[in-house]
Amino acid sequence: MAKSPRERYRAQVRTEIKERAWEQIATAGASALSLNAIAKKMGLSGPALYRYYSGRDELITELVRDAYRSLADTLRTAADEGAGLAGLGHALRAWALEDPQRYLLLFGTPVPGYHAPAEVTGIASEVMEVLLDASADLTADGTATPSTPSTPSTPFDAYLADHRDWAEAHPAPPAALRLALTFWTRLHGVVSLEVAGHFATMGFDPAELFSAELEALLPPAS
Amino acid sequence: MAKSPRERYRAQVRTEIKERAWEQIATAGASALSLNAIAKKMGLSGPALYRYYSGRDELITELVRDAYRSLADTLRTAADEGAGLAGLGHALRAWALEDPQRYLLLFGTPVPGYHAPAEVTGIASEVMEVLLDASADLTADGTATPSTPSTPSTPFDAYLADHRDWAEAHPAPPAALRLALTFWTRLHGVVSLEVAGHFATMGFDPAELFSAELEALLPPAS
DNA sequence: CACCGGCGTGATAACGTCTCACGAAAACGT
DNA sequence: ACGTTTTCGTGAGACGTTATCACGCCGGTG
Repeated sequence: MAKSPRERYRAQVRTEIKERAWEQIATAGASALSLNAIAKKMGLSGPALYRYYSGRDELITELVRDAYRSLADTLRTAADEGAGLAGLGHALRAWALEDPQRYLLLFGTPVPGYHAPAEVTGIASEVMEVLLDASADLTADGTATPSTPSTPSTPFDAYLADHRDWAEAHPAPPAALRLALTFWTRLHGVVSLEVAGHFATMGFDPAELFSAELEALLPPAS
Repeated sequence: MAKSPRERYRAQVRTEIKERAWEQIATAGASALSLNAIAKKMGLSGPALYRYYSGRDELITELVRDAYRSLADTLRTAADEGAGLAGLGHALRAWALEDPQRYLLLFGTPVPGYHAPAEVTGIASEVMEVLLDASADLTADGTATPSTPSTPSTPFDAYLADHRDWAEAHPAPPAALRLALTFWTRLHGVVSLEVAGHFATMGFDPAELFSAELEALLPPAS
């Protein structure tokens, strides 16, 4: 397991490059990422970075991978600490606001020339798995009986039961599939508009809107 | 009213520049917009464009303004033709899918160096006005009485009644404010993820999800 | 200790925005 | 109808980006 000093150094430089890249993304946005500027801030000159990353796309891919992993870990930790779907919602928003550009890198406008490799879908599905777990818990416990499910059954539930590639082999009932999906899209609707600054001049607190949407999403608490 | 030939020519060139810009945005995305490429396709050389637009930012501002106007006109026309809030929803999605990059230019990740001037908020509020009109119609007609509103009243409704800068002087009840706002955020959640391609490998039709969200948003039809 | 492979550099190419000085052409006033 | 003046388009250049190349150097490896 003991790596050669060469590899240790290489890995260290790669992580420092990523750190600088995150700083730059946090301030200027993902598509303004400049390998040259990173090199200059690290005290070396442009082409040196190409020893560590074959190009801008490979760096972005690794950043996307790390971001998905960070999100998955955040949600997984929250879930392990007993947070329900509501807790996951707030953890998601906190994670997004912690570094808005990181959120936009994953769920915002795709970076112009860049296309994500199939590799990242694996980690992305891990995020969905946490959501499905929490959704299944919510639809299964409490008042959930076949006759009075905690969330009303809709035609779209039936449709999803037949189009659940994204849920893979997860043992979640159709209502849980729909809940996880709408959890994602509705919260993304609020969070993405918030981090893009579209609520800035509207005169209300985005946190209030987010909480309202989250509560509307969940079955009645009592 | 008759403009000088100089101004006529100038206006014509400006619109042709915008047309080329839209073509370029539709294919490569907003942040990949290149004045040089536009000039080359128009048969003239780089710096000539600076006679018509002071820079990339001014061109983007005009594109944003036109896009907002196009969306406002589309929704306004749909509303005038008798479409309710559901019709506006489908009109919104159709408008977004017609040119995904145009939608992302307005509601997606902000363009790196660019900051929208206060001018465009006027047209943006026109979009919101159409939404508020349709929402007010829906919350006011039919079964809407003070005791049994068609949409249940929530604490967030009360909060919005006190934070309605964005609604200006529109005579919409709190429930309509909330309806218009959630209409926007929820549909944006679905549409933005769809145009960004996040549903591509998930195995279901985004149109189904969109319709389901739209129906969940509206009061029971019958 | 000698070797050689990884590492950093400068030069180069291609493309981007944007400024400037210059020449040509068109519209304007007389 | 003719000069004047404003506008337009061009080429050159400064400065930025990504990315590739040949070269020298230093350090881990045998």
